[in-house]
Amino acid sequence: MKARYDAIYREIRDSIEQGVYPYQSFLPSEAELTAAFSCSHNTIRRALGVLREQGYVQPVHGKGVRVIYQEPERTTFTVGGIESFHEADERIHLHAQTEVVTLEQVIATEKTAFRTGFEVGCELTLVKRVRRINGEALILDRNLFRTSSVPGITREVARTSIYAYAEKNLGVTIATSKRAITVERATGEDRTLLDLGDIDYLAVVTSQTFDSQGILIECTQSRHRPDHFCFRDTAVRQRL
Amino acid sequence: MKARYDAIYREIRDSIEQGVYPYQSFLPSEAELTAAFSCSHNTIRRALGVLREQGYVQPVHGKGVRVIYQEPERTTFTVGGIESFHEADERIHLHAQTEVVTLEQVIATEKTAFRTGFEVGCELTLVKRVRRINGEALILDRNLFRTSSVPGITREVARTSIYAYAEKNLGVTIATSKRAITVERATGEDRTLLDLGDIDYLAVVTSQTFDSQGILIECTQSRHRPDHFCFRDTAVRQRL
DNA sequence: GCCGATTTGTCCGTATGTATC
DNA sequence: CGATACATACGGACAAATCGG
Repeated sequence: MKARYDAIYREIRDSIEQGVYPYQSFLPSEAELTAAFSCSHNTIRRALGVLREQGYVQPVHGKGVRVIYQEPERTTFTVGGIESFHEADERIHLHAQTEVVTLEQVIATEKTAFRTGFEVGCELTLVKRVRRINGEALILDRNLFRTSSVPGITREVARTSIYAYAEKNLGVTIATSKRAITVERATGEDRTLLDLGDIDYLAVVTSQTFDSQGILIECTQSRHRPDHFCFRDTAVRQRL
Repeated sequence: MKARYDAIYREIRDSIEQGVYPYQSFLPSEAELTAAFSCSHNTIRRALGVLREQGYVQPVHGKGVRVIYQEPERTTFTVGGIESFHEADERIHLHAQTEVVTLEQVIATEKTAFRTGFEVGCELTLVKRVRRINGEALILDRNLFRTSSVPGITREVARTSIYAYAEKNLGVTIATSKRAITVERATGEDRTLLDLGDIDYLAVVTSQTFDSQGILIECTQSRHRPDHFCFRDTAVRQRL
């Protein structure tokens, strides 16, 4: 991302995370920031808009921009934003391993089309994977990729990162993801593939992913053992 | 909200929801929209930015703005955005009742301060409520309000809507909410107050709410019976 | 493969409105 | 009331991606 506002957003965000602007303090005024970054008022406002949307600041009309960021505890596996499992692994090195259970080509039936949003008859690649963290099988992922958008998925690709493969080798850009989180009773398959012990409920993240063309390229169901699941999010009620 | 871009956002959003611009179709070009709404290019872009952020459209560089909205099924109680239980009830009339279990003044101890983000010694109003839908006790809410920000909460206020009371009677504006979703084992209290049957896990939404001044005014833990819980969300990876 | 028309993406400078102090 | 600071909007310019001829 080489956009000016994005670079400014990152710089201020990093300053906040490093404690330069502590919780409840005010950022320098927009005029000062405009001078400091030698850019226009609009560009600063855009950067501030992203900071607000991401839960870092709360602009107060006529007063200033207050920091509302606090250090999160990062003990469990945290979802939020669009991030592949592999990326999350690298970010907070949880000695993770992936086992590919299934990799096959399927055709979207009426039923799966309704459930996933793909068109009937569409060629799909079904991938089923178990994620192990410190040896424990905690997550069961079931992905359906549009084969025409993400062709040539091998077991080796599935074992590392399909997202990285799609973005780097195929030039596909992941843009938007719609998700739903529910809690479901464990099935026999969950019980077989995951280390559940006496746990009989799972956190389930069901998502649709669109590329930069607005084409649905993936549907995923990610089934998590609850004791390692945490989803974080910032919502805004009042538009600025 | 009297902002121009917000009115335009709502109008286009409603058109999309009503099927004027169906899934996978393109909106009129920015130039056409600018003419249609007789406003500036920037204002249209801002409205489109909100539509994108909310998961309605995916702008495609050099091509157009593609609609990616699809009608959601709305069978279960859906969270997402900042909405009070009372508002959700009115939106999708689920014959809901609220029972106030506890209403008392407390002082933030070291432990609750750490857990909630309030300052030690801060005066708080503790509210514990059970939400019944069609007679079944499905949700247990435990709220902590900053008493100085939201004073005078009565059992009657708690039975209807504290948010409405705060916004209408006290002039407090709810602005930002940070949330975490986890799955936890049911406690004895859950079992006593909710209709759980043989269910032993709950979906738990823990949130911090800030007002338009960036002051933390509320911490809530909302414990849901899993079969009526669904959280929806749209995430964006590629900034426009 | 190149060029030009169309369309989205970024940035600037400026003006005006409104809330806070 | 005036100074400061955020909020909205306009108009213009140029860059970058797409598509058709």
